Amino acid sequence: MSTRKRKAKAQYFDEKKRNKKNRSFEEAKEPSKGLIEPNPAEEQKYPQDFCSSTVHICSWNVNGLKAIIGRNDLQSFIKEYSPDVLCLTETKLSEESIKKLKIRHHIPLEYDCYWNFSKKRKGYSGSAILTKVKPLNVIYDLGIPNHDQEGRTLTCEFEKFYVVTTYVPNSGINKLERFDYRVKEWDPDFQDFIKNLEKNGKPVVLGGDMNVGHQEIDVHNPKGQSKSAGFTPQERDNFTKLLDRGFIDTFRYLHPKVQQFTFWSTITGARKTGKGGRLDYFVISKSLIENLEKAEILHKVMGSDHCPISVTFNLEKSGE
Amino acid sequence: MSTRKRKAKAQYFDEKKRNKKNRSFEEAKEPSKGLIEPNPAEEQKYPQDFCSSTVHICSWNVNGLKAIIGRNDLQSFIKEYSPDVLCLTETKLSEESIKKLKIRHHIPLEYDCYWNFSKKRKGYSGSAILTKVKPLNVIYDLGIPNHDQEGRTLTCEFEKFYVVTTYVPNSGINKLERFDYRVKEWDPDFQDFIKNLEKNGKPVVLGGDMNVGHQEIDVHNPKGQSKSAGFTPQERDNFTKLLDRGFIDTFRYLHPKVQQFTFWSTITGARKTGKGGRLDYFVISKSLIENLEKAEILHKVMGSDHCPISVTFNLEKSGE
DNA sequence: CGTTGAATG
DNA sequence: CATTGAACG
Repeated sequence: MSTRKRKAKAQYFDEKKRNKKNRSFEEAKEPSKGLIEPNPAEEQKYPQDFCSSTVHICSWNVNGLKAIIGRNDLQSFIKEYSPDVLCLTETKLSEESIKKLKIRHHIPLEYDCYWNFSKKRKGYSGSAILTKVKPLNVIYDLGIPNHDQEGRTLTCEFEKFYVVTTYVPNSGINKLERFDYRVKEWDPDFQDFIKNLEKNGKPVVLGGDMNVGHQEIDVHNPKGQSKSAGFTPQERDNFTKLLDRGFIDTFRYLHPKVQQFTFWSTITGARKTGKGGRLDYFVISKSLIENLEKAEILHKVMGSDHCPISVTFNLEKSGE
Repeated sequence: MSTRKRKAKAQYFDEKKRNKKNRSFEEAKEPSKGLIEPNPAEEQKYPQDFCSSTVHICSWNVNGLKAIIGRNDLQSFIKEYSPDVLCLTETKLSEESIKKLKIRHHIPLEYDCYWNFSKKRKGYSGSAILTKVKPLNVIYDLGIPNHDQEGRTLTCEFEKFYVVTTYVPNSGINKLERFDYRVKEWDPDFQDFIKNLEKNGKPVVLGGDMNVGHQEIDVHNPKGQSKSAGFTPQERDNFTKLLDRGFIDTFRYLHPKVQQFTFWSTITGARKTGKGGRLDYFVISKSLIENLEKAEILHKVMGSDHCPISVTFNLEKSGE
């Protein structure tokens, strides 16, 4: 587009913006189109277990739930994919904004919703799980005070497995100021956490933003990025260690040679040029391999600097 | 508009916003349409005095120069009114943003520009004077350290008069936390400042946001607002004191019974309902009365929560 | 409600 | 470049 044209367009949009600044925020106060406001008086009923033998789980780093709801992108996604369980990371919701924006009104009633949020810095980090089946139990964070200030982890226990979502701390895009914390403290402790869950006799389905491109194929420029957050050897090694402790990277397991990314930097406008990284994963306990049917990267879904990922299980395939 | 319709519209605009977020900011980096980038090598020449005997001066609280330029509203105003001198208040420009946004590129080259800005809190308060005639001298602030941290005042000395612009401190819209400072310190010291200018033998043209509705006619609900910032008896008394010290409220002088406002709260959406206040004034030394031709409130000009005001002098009418 | 800058990614 | 909350009016 020519500069001239862009300028004319800019003026046009600015004209609009003047009449409608932050309408999305305003709209967000009433339920999204076609949705019914929950009635606090009557508690919503959710099934005790998944209706079908096929279970479909998605995970999406939404880069701010407020914005993605204001643009109707989350609603569209749910309508189109209707996952049984949806993990959300980087929701950037504070306890206040969850209430004030009435976030719950924009999510279909068939979902039972759990929110975790940063207790320290408001509007930072945060995670959520939306599920059609009422979990037997919900665990917030890791149970380690040092890691539990930013609402990064949320766990739902179901009949046959755990679903864990996590938003792994970024090492720091400028000076890697949080690199040591991430690599030496968070990663090992988080791995211990999911290993401990397994000890209860149920496999783990972990979906989230692991903030690392595991192998060379998962990064668009492995050499040039080796000192950038998410692409350092130490971070990548830690992911290998995770798999070595008995877990499977579902997408890589089913598609050993496919290069597909889940994140593209907005700073560099990388989604246009395709220069991204695979930072979001569904990682599962080895014992679930026989049930794994599908693992996808939904790279066409827009609305965030990450795209959603998806995994499908067939629970009947197990030997029981 | 129905809720349904508004919702559909919101979605449409959100779609646009996704493609073009902050384009105005982006555009602001290159000169506005039809304007030429100043060449730092060759200093711009400005006339030494006003070309015509008629001098037209405007003042506008722009509520953020960045935004009003991004929407092209300041450029449109200048194009339509082309004042000889334009006072701007609440520019909210920091020293960095003046450079980074290349603000100067969006103002016609025929204007010589002077910027004052808050040294304390960035992006707060601030004032500017744009003039077609090169001033003999420019005075920043009042020369009183306690008042000089927020870039509220700017003075240009011309051959026959001073032009002073000021953005009087708001008393605090919630708890009047700055009421005492405003009423007991700023107002008296500011009045002393312009009285001192007069001692140099030149009259003063003061244009700016005085942050007070002087008389009942200048406020839409005098009783209900008597405890609100800008409408307290003390603030209104101080304006009377200013006039008692030898100054004229130009608009009221020429239009004794016209109720016209210059400000409407965005919080209450008051511009639609007409519930505003006259907070912006051109106040002049008594000796200039014979030259005063016109004083207007340009209430149709949009782009800020204030509208511009205007005053016109005929310099030939004086006895010299 | 609308503007600004700060922090973060 | 895009998101969030804070301060202010």
